[in-house]
Amino acid sequence: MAAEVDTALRFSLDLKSGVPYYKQVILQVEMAIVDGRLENGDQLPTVRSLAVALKINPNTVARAYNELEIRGIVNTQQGTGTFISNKKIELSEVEKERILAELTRPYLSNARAYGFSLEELIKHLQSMAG
Amino acid sequence: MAAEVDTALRFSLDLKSGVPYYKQVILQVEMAIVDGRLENGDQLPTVRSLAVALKINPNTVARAYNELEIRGIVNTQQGTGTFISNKKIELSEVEKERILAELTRPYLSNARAYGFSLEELIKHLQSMAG
DNA sequence: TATATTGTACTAATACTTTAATACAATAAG
DNA sequence: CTTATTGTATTAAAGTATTAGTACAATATA
Repeated sequence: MAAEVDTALRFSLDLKSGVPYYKQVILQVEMAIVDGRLENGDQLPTVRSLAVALKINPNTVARAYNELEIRGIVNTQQGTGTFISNKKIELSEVEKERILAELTRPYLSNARAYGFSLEELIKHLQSMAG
Repeated sequence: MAAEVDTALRFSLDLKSGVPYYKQVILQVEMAIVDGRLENGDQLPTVRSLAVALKINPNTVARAYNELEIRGIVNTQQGTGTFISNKKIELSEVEKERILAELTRPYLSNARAYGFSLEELIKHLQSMAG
């Protein structure tokens, strides 16, 4: 960790992690939503203020915000700011299926390579989730 | 789709998908494991034969096999070939449990982050495993 | 041992990704 | 209307990823 934002959001960048700055920003917005620091309608730090605070270029923040907008997580309006999207995001069934397949495929192939049976996996899943 | 392997595995590359060739190879090995076309101990196509069949460089196939080896999915030995790893016999029950937990934990947390329920995961696992 | 078969190492060309410098454009506030 | 505030577009530099050409090394087998 190195650069930190002096705000309730406490955004920060790990300069040595190798993770691109814009991806770190995306991740931190997502985490802030998950743990309630950001709610529907809340304004995010402005592109400039976050760029200054994190000591990176405004375009890098803007890129993060753009990706979040594409994912439907935020709404952006020039001159006004960037806000947590009010509408509830519903993934289409096709998108859900694709994501689920991408998550499950490597899990299943790894587990199979280790010799675990489907029954073992399901049993383990239930014990971890329950 | 364009280049296809004339084998039971039916590996093929989508040349226009933008997905790197070596990643497509990894994906197809994983899928072959998942649906049972490859089992523990089975030999994969040799680096050269798959490279010729897919009309790509041997190094590209080798890179895919290397990543699969790092993930513990295959074992490679020069002069012999590349095989689906059969770790089952080498692992103690305690080790198996630990590995299963390490495989399952990130899968479960990722899937939960996307909002998938345990029931959805199990249903999907069963459909993928056939 | 000789030879074929298997994976590996090194290098370079090309494309893509990431970030920043700088200037621009839309909206809000006075 | 003027000015401050907000996001956007263009371009370029630097790094990283991807792939192939070529030569090498380990193992199996006759």
